Formats: sequence, C-alpha cells, structure tokens
Amino acid sequence: MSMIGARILAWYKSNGRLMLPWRVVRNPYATLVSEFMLQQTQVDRVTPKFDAFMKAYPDIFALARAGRGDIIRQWVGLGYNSRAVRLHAVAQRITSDFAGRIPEDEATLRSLPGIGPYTARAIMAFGYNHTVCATDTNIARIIHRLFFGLEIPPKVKWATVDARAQELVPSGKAHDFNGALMDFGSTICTARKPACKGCPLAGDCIAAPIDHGLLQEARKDIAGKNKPRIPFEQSARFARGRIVDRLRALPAGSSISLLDLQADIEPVLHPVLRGDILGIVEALQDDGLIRVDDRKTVALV
DNA sequence: AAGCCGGGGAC
DNA sequence: GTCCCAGGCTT
Repeated sequence: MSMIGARILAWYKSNGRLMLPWRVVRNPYATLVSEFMLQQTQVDRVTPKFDAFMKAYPDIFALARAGRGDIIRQWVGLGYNSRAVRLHAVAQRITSDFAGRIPEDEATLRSLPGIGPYTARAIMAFGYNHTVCATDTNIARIIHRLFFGLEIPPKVKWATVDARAQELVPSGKAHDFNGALMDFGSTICTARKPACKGCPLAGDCIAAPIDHGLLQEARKDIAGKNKPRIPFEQSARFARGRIVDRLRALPAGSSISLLDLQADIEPVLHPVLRGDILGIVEALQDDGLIRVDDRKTVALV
C-alpha cells in the first residue's frame, strides 16, 4: 500500500464519519439508495432522510413494487426529484432483469438510468468493496492538490486525475479508502478553506500550504467568467419545486384540477413565472414526475 | 461544451 | 450575493 493510502486510512480510523447510516448498514441496496440521494446533495441533508426511506422500502423488491408517487413523497427535501424517478426505475430493472441482485460491474451499472461514472464506481466500492475509486469533485480536488498542485485553474484533465486516483486505492480496502477521501475532502481539504495546517498529508502535497487569499483570488477569476444567473425564485426550477410540493400535499391517490393547481401556485410565484405554469407542468410530465389525465387533473405519477 | 435539474448552507 | 455540494441527462 502507498504511504498516502496508509496515512489516509489511519486518519479515517479516528476522524472519519464512521456512523453515517449507510455506512452502518453497509450493503449494496443501502449504497444504491444513499448514492442516489447524495448526488449533488450534502451529507447533512441526506442523513435525516435516509433512515425513513429505508424503513419505507427495506429492500430492492419493496422499492420496485412501490408507487412512484409515494417514492417522490419520500424524496421531499432532497431536491432533484428526477433522481427518485430514476431510482425507482433502477429498482424495477434490477428485480426484473437481475433477480434483485444489484450489479457489481461498471458496464452493467452504467446501463441503468441515473447511474453515471461516479455512481457506478461508488456502488462497486461502497457496496462491494471492489478496488476502484469513485472519483467525485471532492476526491478529484484532493488528488489534484496532492499530485498536480492547486486545482484552480486545473493543471491536468479530469481523466488524468481519475487515473491517479485509481492507482491509489489500497487493494481490498476500497470502502474505507473512498469514505476516507470523502470525509477528508469535506473537513480538511475543503474547496473554500483547506486546513493545510495540521493536515496529515501536507508533507506529501504539491499544493500545500495553500494560501487562503491566493485561493480566493484564483476562484474569483473563474467566477468572473461565469454567466450571470437569474435569481432562484425566478427560475423554472423554483416553480417546479412549488408544483411538486403542492402535489405532495395531496392525499395519496388523489388529484387536483389543473385550474386549481394554477390558482394555488400563482400567488407564491414571481410574476415572470406566472405565464409559464402550463409549460412547466408539461415538462414535469415529460420527466415522469407528474401525470395530467384527459380530464385535466394533476397528480404525482 | 453548455444548460438543465432543487434547495439549503457556508462564507 | 456567490459558491458549493458523494452527478447525470439532454441538446
């Protein structure tokens, strides 16, 4: 095992978040659920939702036969509701095509909806302890700093960083190693305020010690090139969220007329959004989140 | 490559 | 107010 691998595992043993619910349960199904929840969503937001979800759907079969609308209800507070739709589809595919056994090879995992390069490897590493690195933005940042220097601006391509990450995984210890890097990235080697002082890897790191002001300046240059964003309250995303929330509030199995939905939603929307409701409803339907029947009543799918 | 998909928290 | 987050899909 590499020196860095050993150091990071030692750090994890005493500083890692070993009690995260999906680490305690530690099986491929729990990994599948948690990884979908964790896509672009912080640990602290997922933690309280995970247990309730697992209680409602204890295994892949329970999830597969559940109503999609109920799953979307369970998803409240997590955002990116399409993930719930895809997770449900994955559960159905796995029960129908693989007898409920969650695949453990990258190609098969990647063929499932909502499972990309990161999530496939995360399931392999966390669910099956296969020797791969689930390189996410967090791990990529750490590897970049360690071997190529400060990541802003990027010195090498993502593929180069990822290749270096794969080499680093200690054989047979992928679960702990990946967890260690992620915990390390969220507490020590953070994006905004890396704590190089006291970092156990500082001696191995090209980027260390990172000057906070310098990092801030580098980041500002990137930000300057960012396109101006419209306020969240004026975005279609916001309206989508309000519509789905309104439908979540309906008793399971019931629906609301399109007109009533519009009347309920409009007051909480920014004026620029009020003419867009029908189009947004249609987009939600295309995404498989809601259903509009021939009598113009709306419900969660 | 760029835009879209949520929303809460850090700074 | 801006950026960040255990990304993935579509165009």
